[in-house]
Amino acid sequence: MKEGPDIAQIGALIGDPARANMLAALTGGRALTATELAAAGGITLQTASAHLSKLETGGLLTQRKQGRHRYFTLADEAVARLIESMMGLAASRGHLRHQPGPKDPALRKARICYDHLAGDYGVRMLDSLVASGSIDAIGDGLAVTAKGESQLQCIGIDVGCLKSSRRPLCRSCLDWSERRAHLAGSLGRALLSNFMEKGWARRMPESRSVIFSPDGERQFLKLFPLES
Amino acid sequence: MKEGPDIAQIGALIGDPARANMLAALTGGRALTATELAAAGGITLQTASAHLSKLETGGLLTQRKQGRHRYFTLADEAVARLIESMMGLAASRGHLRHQPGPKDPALRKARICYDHLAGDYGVRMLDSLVASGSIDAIGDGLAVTAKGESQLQCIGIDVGCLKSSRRPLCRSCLDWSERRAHLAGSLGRALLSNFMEKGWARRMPESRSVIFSPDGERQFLKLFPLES
DNA sequence: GAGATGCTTCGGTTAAGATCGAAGTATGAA
DNA sequence: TTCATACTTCGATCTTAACCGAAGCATCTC
Repeated sequence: MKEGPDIAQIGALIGDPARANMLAALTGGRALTATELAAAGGITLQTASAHLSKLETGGLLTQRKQGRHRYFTLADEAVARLIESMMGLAASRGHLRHQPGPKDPALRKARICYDHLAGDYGVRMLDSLVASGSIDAIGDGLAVTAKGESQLQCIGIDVGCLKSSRRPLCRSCLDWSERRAHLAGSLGRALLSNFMEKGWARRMPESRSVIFSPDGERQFLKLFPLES
Repeated sequence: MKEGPDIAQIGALIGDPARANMLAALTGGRALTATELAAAGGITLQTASAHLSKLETGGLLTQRKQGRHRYFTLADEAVARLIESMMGLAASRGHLRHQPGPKDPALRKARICYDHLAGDYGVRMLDSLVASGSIDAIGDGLAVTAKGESQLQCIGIDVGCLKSSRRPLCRSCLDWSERRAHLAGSLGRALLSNFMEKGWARRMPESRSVIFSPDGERQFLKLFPLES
């Protein structure tokens, strides 16, 4: 019965709590140093170093030396998707790491998922884009319509330019807190960075939370209204 | 940094080689007894029993007593999808459990993926359905067209009936051997069982391989032609 | 150069858990 | 009732690997 690829290796890599915490931290999309990841994993630097080299040879991480720092990132979007989908499964089975604390509501409201917006606001944005006819949805598949392309142009996003990249434009990503889809892909990334450039939202340091300014929140809710 | 669901638990469950083998065996879709799973994992019955109860309390498996047998199945399709996507990632990182053996080509040609057809033939079938306009594809999303509905009726599949179930009709599932999508969901299941009822194909015991009869293969290839 | 910072390697300890033998429980067959 | 089969529980062993202290290497600052 030795058939197919070896999932145990990958499972074991994710299966250690310290490594899982480091991977979850990297799901925030930022490149982090070994020292930062050691803190995220709650372990000393030596131990983290060993873990990181395992994760790298396992193909889940890539590193990039910059001066005396060593920055780690998830190897690619496929890894990020796997982590997120495991979070979804874990949440649905009730494997929670923590009792809902004060930080939790902010995280459920809006957070970074690799490089795009997730949480209540992420789900709302996609719902609104679909309802307004800017994005076509068939099952899990998403595509920008001609109408959507021109509307996104108004916000300041050049869809034609995004299309030329190798990365998929739209992708649906399952939200572990909302258990519904939000928008990933290069468009998801472009939208979030657009909000941050405009000063509508900013990232919290040391966390995946995304905080909207009062005015930014107003604009966002107006731009992406909900059907009632 | 204690945010979100605990992926380490699930990772650790999959991370043990014996458990991973048992889960992979269950990806074949059949309900298996503890004894069969012990063989699949290459361990004794006592050890398997301990593993199985862990997998069950972890929410990855469900069991059903029948006489003095105890049948185990993957808890739901979400688990099956996670396993398959981990296989995809593992394959793309070169984590292979075995040197390509004689059984391998058959497995790459056609195999069971939970309850639908995967491998070269599975990918071909979806490609052909899309090319003929029976299925619309946007990104990863799939939907049966009106034309497709009537064509499937001719084969003997009642799409309207499938639609009424809670399970999604079409879903794309990433093939680890082909690295392209094949058709899952209730329609994927219905198609495979249709082929088996007609005697076109049958399952190999103890394996995920699907073997086509000479005539069945001819019919299948005619029904799902490739663009050239 | 001297010193500080970021990270890796080495060595030894320790804890977790995978494993199996043996014995116990439940179900079915004779 | 008696025996066989399917599985679980208990107890003990043993391997794996996570962990940290200490020392070493590389890079930057001064």
